[in-house]
Amino acid sequence: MSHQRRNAKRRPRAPVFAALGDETRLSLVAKLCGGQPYSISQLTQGSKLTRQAITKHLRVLECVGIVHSVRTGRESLFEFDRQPIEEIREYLDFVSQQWDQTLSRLKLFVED
Amino acid sequence: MSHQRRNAKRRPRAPVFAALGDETRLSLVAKLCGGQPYSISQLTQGSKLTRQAITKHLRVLECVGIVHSVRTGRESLFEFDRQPIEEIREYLDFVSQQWDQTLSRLKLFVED
DNA sequence: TCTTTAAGCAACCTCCGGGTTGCATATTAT
DNA sequence: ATAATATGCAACCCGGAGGTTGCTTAAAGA
Repeated sequence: MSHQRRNAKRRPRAPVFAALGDETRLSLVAKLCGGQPYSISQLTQGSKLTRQAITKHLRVLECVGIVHSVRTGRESLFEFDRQPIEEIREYLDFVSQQWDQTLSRLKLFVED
Repeated sequence: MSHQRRNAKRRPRAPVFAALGDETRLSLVAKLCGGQPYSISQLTQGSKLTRQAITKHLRVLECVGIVHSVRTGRESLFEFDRQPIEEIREYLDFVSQQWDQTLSRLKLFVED
């Protein structure tokens, strides 16, 4: 048995990292991971960018599943989704762990 | 006192995420975090890309501190550096934690 | 010494990411 | 009904990312 959930289509990780590789989008994530949903206009407030620019960034985040939008009346509310970030977090755990093992082996070798 | 190490200039996170936002570079990281240093030619082996392309990717990783190179003789060996990845890993921990608190509040609200 | 191998440098191409403006559409408020 | 607000859609611009080719330089091997 794999540790992977059944039927959980393995999302490629690079696009998720890429989606986070932009200051504007990082800010959006920071705001949204607080739990409260925000409309596009609200998210544009305080930014120097256009509403359309913000929209594009939100679509990028949405494409990799970091956020999703719900249309309510004339505004569409965006809210955070944990899963993709959780997945790359686990991947970084794995990388760090690999490196840890290397350090352990090195230490053993030196002490021995 | 901050939890930040003294004189540790706060590296912006977005560029580190961006550096990982590419399949080729993720592969390089995967290979290098195993602990063994590799030369450019070695890292090019098995890739469909040119040596120069791989070199460029390595420079990108080097710029954000994920790897560093040591020239030995006629070849330059690249090895993994843990710190930047560790930093963004902690940031993702923070994001997840924020979200956890939201869920907790929500649960309390529903149960109450 | 001569040849092979590893890498650096530079020019070039193509395509997409990030941003803008302009206009259309739908919903809410007056 | 009309005005104001929130968003969607499309065209467009520009710079840089990712990739290539061609040539040069430096080490190592024969």
